[in-house]
Amino acid sequence: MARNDSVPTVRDVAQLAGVSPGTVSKALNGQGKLRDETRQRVLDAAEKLRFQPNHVARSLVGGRTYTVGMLTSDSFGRFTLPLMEGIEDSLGAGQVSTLLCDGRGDPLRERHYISELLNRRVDGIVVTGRRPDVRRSVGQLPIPVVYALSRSDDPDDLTVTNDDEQGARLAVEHLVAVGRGRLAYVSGPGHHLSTVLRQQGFEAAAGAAGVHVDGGDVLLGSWSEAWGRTAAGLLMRRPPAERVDGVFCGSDQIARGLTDGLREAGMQVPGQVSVVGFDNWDVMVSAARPPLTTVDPELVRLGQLSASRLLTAIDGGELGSGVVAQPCELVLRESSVPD
Amino acid sequence: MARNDSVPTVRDVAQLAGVSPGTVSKALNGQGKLRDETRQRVLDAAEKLRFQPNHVARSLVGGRTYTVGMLTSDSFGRFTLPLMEGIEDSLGAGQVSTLLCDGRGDPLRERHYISELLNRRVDGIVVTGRRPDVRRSVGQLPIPVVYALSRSDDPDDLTVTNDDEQGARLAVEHLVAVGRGRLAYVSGPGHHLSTVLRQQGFEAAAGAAGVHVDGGDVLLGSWSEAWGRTAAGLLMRRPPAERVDGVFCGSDQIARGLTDGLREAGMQVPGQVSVVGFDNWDVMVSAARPPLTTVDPELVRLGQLSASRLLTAIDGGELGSGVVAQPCELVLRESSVPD
DNA sequence: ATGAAAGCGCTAACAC
DNA sequence: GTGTTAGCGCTTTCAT
Repeated sequence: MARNDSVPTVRDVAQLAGVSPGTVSKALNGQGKLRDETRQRVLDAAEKLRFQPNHVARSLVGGRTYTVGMLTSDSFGRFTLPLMEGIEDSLGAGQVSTLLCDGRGDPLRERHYISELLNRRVDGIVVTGRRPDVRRSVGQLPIPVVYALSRSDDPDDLTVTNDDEQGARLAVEHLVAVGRGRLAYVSGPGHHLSTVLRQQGFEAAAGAAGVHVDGGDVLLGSWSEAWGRTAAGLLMRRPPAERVDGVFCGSDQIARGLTDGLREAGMQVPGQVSVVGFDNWDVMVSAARPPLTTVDPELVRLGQLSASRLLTAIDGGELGSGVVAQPCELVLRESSVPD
Repeated sequence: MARNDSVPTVRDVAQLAGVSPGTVSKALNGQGKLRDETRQRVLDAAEKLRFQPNHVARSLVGGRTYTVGMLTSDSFGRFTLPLMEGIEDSLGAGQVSTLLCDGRGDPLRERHYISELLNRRVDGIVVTGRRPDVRRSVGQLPIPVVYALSRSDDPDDLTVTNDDEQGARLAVEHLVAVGRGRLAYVSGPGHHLSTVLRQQGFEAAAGAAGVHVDGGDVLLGSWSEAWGRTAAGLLMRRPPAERVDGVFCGSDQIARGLTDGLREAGMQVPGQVSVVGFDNWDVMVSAARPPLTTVDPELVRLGQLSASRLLTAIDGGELGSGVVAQPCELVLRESSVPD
């Protein structure tokens, strides 16, 4: 049996259709003026040979690779995943593929990847980190770059992230709406930007609602369940008159730990205390007892938005700069609403 | 100020060094015979212009893109992440990049991606799923394909996965070693391959150790914490004479739920009951009280191995076929060892 | 030891 | 309308 291992090229199609390579290109790309009959003949030939245009050659002549690089500053984490999903959403629709680079937080490694991405002539780059915190800019590049979730320290760069401050306000407004009047904020390390922003939102919304909070109502620790349990103990140790009836937590892990701690201390959630988390991380949110009301930073949407901004810039549009903060959404479950 | 926006090419370097483009190529790639002095001159010129060879052009002439595709059958999940890390490990070292495709479990979408990857002339493909279960083969392709974690249903394909059966034996042998003699296996849905394989390992190791187990000692449900808590209730409901003193769980989530359930029922872990999980998922393992002893499927290593097998095949080596099952490792923590 | 020329597979400009 | 030509940026013979 005759073999024809090699992948067919335009010339093979041209030969089979009895036309020139240039004509094949036009027919396949719908360019120029072709007789319908000719175009059909080419299409048939291409079909018959299962011809698929070589993307590499196309990139070389076109100067565009229809590829974007994705650089994670930290290893792919729980936050990066939904982001990636959103990015793929936006890019996939435009036939753009994603080249993956895991910088692992090592600046040297990162620079290496950036240069590799440039050599590969990607059309643009999305830089993501695992937390909505500030990271070093990768600098001025000949292609557009957008930072997703974690912010660039260069105000000339464009960052797309979630609005932590607004998310916190959402939580507090909800707590107030369900009748809570003595609130606490239990969150992660004080040097994390998201901890600070959420605290600002917490305080602003509490003030606006006429709810008194003071320094003692803000408990900062780590992002762990263990800290949530510890914080529950601290809150319960207070004299009854000062006990809180609503807690906004900086993460679902903290909220879960806190909920466990409260329950084990004999407090009822949400009967006596309402708890609201942050992240809408299904694993935590649904395993908690009761399931957690939480603030959803909408990371998939964030990914979609950042990729679509990038695409606009690649197509010659304006990239913009500064921080674009997308609103969060409150997801209601049982931990916050007293019967 | 004179502008020179355009990225430098070999010709720019050649001109600056006063040689021909061909010579530049040789100098930069260490090919052919060049005078040291000439080579140095070229290197200097390249350095000065910050010349970086165009990867696309190189791919076109070389016929290799130094790119592999990664197709996840399901959205990127907790299992895919460490896998990706391992794959990046192996590929990054060989200057190979990863093109990401999320098939989202949709066969049509998957086929589209496969064809896209072929158009882009990737050198090979890694197919991953989120569970060590069986998935449909993507079929015969002109480039090597390796399945990581989830298995191909075609025995001619190569699958690299973890040895669930051996992992389960490890757990049981440990339970026996710490003096447990009445064991149960609490796991996920019975139609999952990993549930079945781990059960086989459980029964085999129990039999080998002379530990009696019967059908009542195998409790299958879902992969959730809630099921773990339920199972704890079921086990504690038994008459004291039939109570177990060691439980091997099919996942860390189940193990955590079970541990919580036992503790809340007044049983001491590991004092009265030893618990061993599966996955070594840090979030579960370290938040559990006490921290969980668990079987680690070593997914990063799995990723490394699958990528390195792929690279071998790309370089003309034999790909192999069938299922390669990597051993798991037992990670000791407090949930299993009585004081 | 180096330069000239051809070509990877495709598209775009210009002939006819 | 369609064919011809040139060229994207690089590597690789093949002369010299």
